[in-house]
Amino acid sequence: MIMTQRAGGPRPVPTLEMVAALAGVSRATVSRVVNDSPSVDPELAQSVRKAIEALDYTPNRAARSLAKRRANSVALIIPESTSKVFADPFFTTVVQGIAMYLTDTDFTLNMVIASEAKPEKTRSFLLGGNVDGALVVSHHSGDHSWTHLSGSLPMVFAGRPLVGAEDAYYVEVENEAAACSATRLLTASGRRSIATIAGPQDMPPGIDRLAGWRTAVREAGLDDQLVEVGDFTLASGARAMQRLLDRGRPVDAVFAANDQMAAGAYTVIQGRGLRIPEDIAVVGFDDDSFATSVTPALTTVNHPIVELGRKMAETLVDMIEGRPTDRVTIMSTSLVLRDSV
Amino acid sequence: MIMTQRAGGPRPVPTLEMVAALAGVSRATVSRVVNDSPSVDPELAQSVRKAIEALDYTPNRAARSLAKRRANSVALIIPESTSKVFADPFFTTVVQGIAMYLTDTDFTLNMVIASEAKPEKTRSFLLGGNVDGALVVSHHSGDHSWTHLSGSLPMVFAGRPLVGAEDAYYVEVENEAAACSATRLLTASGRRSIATIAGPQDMPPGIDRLAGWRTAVREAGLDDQLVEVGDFTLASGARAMQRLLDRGRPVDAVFAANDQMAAGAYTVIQGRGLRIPEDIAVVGFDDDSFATSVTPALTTVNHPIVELGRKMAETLVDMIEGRPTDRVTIMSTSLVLRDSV
DNA sequence: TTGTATGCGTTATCAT
DNA sequence: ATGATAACGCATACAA
Repeated sequence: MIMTQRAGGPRPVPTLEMVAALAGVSRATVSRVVNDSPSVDPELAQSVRKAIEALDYTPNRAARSLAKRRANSVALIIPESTSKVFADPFFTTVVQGIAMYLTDTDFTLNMVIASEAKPEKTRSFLLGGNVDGALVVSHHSGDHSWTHLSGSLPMVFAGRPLVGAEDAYYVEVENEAAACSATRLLTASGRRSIATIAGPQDMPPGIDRLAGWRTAVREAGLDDQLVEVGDFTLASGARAMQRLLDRGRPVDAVFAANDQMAAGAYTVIQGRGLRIPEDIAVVGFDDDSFATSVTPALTTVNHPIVELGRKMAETLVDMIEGRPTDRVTIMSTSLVLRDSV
Repeated sequence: MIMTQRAGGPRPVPTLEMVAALAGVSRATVSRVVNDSPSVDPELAQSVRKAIEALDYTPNRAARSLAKRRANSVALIIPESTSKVFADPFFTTVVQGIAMYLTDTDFTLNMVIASEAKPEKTRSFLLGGNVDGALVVSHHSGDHSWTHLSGSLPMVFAGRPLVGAEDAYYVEVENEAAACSATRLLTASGRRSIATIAGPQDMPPGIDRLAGWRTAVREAGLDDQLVEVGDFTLASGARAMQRLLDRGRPVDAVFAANDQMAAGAYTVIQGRGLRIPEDIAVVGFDDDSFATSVTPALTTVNHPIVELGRKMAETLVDMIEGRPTDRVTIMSTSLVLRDSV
């Protein structure tokens, strides 16, 4: 019987020192090869690489961080109300983009869920040199209580922060313009009573999308008072739609500030025996999974969320590396026409 | 004007040494306090704690890891087909549970997306002492190519792995029993042509849920050939439903192996002018966001996914800490009755 | 109970 | 171009 695996427990993790010994060079040289320093003899470098390969050596992150005074990791700050946030396709998609970008760097992604009860814990973790930067995704949560750390730690936000936007780094979607275009779809098709289910008015996306809707209905000379606000959840969208319908005034179209609320609106519209789009046209915003899981499929605003996440990570890494980078980047959107209008 | 903040750039990160100096003790003592060692004078401990507070000291993770030869972090392995995985509410919810549990420990969550192109990279990262354990969530992806590392690194799987289940640690949902109960809902209400949209037959959830359905239809003396398989995506559910309807045989009920596929089925059922549940009753599995975003709301199987994630993390931490822990945990489910049956 | 000294695996500074 | 050697911040035998 041939033993293909050494007995005696798991093989010890190879160290730089072992590589040095095998290659017959000093640790310094191995280190140089690992960090591909230019000043190392090509031949020597080769033999070192061979030794690395042979031992399946991987640098110890902790030791490296300690020596370089650099964590090589970035934090993903998640507001405590996690249950909401994880149910939000926007959030998960941004994270996907972030994760994908970071995979190609040697930064590690640290998820830290920020307890609102003891913010100092999070604070000192972030400032304690455990991460080199932080990403904040709170699009639909409004939690921007971390903006003040921007001065002490590289930080990038998903969406313009409500306060401190003057010097914060962020990447954002062109909410207002897109909302306006989406609403124009409705005005252009002859709808005359165009309502909106707005997002919370203390969050930039909520504010901006409402503004976009208002611009469009006004320029069409229509009533701009048909607004009810929700909180971006499906249930709140349903309630808002109810209130809209209960006003007793005709409504023949509705622009929802996100797809989840649009889906909520669907349930009450169809629940009352009204047809989409014949009786009421509806358009959403985000083009997330809700848009296609609903019948009829929802016409909505698509924005490249994965790209947004990717860009956030890229910006952060650039900041950390000291490379120049844009403080704010605006992602453009597109209308995706389906069957709800 | 009172200066509340020192000028001269960011305050240097406080070290254990500085705390020791301020408290007038040795670094060893501070270290003991930090790791709350029992053998330290309560009074002294207090003054040390005061110093820690005053300096806002946080232990440097890298240094600590290096000294303890422990990363204090666990990896969350994500299959490369990330786009699919992030769109899967099951995945994100499990992650939520994991994150929530870890927040209360001092383990950090490392998201590593496993490139299938160069698995050695992931392998040596995992085995290189950079993490103390790994969590793999591939419920709907079937990627269990990491089972073989179980011997070298504490690992916990979400869902029974297809291979190596004999010694793998995992936490799983009682898929078969739940699928059976769900289907009985249909047989009990008098449906006679009960189809199923099954999941992939190379994934345990796909296999087990189909088995559960089969048990129920057989015990009711019904045809057990009305099965089409999908891949857990909405689109595949729609296609499967189409095939089912195109068989030319009447179908008055369908059990979908997950809610997304059920939602897909909705689109074609309603697209053909059939009513749910009058013409066709449908029941899903998972009770995710799709279940309530659809009209009529979907009757489905609820399982505590957050808890599943939490349990995974707990199991892994126990393994790492050397505490005894159950190798396999089965989470129980419940039926949630809504309007689709 | 407390302090001293050494090691953890790398990088960086300095000679050579 | 390469090799000693000293940090990096903390934990831990061991000594006191």
